[in-house]
Amino acid sequence: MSQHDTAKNDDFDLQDFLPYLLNRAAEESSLEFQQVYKNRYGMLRTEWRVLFHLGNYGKLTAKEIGTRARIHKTKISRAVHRLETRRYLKRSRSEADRRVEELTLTPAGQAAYRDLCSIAAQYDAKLAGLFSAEETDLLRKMLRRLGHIG
Amino acid sequence: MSQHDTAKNDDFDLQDFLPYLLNRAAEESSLEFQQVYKNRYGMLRTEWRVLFHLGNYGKLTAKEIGTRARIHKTKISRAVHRLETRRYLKRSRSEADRRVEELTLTPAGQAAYRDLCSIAAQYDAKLAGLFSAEETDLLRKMLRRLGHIG
DNA sequence: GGATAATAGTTGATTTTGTAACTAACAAGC
DNA sequence: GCTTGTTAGTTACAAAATCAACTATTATCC
Repeated sequence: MSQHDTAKNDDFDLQDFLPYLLNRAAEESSLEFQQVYKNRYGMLRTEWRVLFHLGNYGKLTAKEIGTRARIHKTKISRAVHRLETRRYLKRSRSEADRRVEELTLTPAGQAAYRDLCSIAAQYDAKLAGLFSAEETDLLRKMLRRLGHIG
Repeated sequence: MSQHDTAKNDDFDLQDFLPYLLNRAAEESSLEFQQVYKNRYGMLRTEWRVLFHLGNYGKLTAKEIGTRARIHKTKISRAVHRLETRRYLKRSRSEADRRVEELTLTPAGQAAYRDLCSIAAQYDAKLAGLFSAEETDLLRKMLRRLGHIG
């Protein structure tokens, strides 16, 4: 059996494998926006996500952010620490349950959030512009389903 | 301005941000299949991708794999080393250009490739089954475009 | 109320990745 | 044929992700 016959195994092609396509599209689409929060605010992706959740939902605990965004608690813990060091958020022990920390953005954090949001919105529009409005709507719907969101 | 008003900034929601949706869907959809190549063959994602490309296209150089799959050469280098150590592939210096290494799968590598391919195909069918055939086709088309493939 | 289990979050050790500098081989210009 | 530049691939060091063990607090249950 030649190498080339092996290549024709099944009727399956990596180029069509959904997890592969999803990963490629995710990497590619994240790259450009990543430059913004990285260069402008020195943030990592997890930090941007934590910032976003706090900006979007207001006061949250680390646990809640982790559950909503499916981020592991150690990543959250380190992201919160860095965001706190850079004065983008502050934490305070909950009175009700002293294990819990309530996280909120500082004014600087809110400003960064607003700035990044507006850039994200622009960037999203640019990506969405590759397709018709109906197609983009369907894409988001399918991605939410695949990502178990909503 | 209250925390909650901040949340209503713009008409933009992270839940709809395409890079976020793409990343969530990519992570979620990769998880299950990842268990297979990880637990059954002790492979990392890059190794599975390298194996796949060699199985699918036959003899390739590290450079070619990197170009096709958009993987950085250091990642390829390490993946090739590990796959070689585990006897899934062998390399030989090109006669024509002695900088280049020609990579091919060993029989064990081909067996792993076939096994993983058939599981991948099944898994892909399962994901595709969430939607209609037309929807899935459109999804793949859009993802290829977003990932700059094809 | 005291032992046991569960939960929120942190820390440390190990693995994996990313960046930059490196070696070796080839190519081009003169 | 010898400098200069380019390309394939590796390696070293720093940054980040992962996993397991840890502290502190609360909940359960006898």
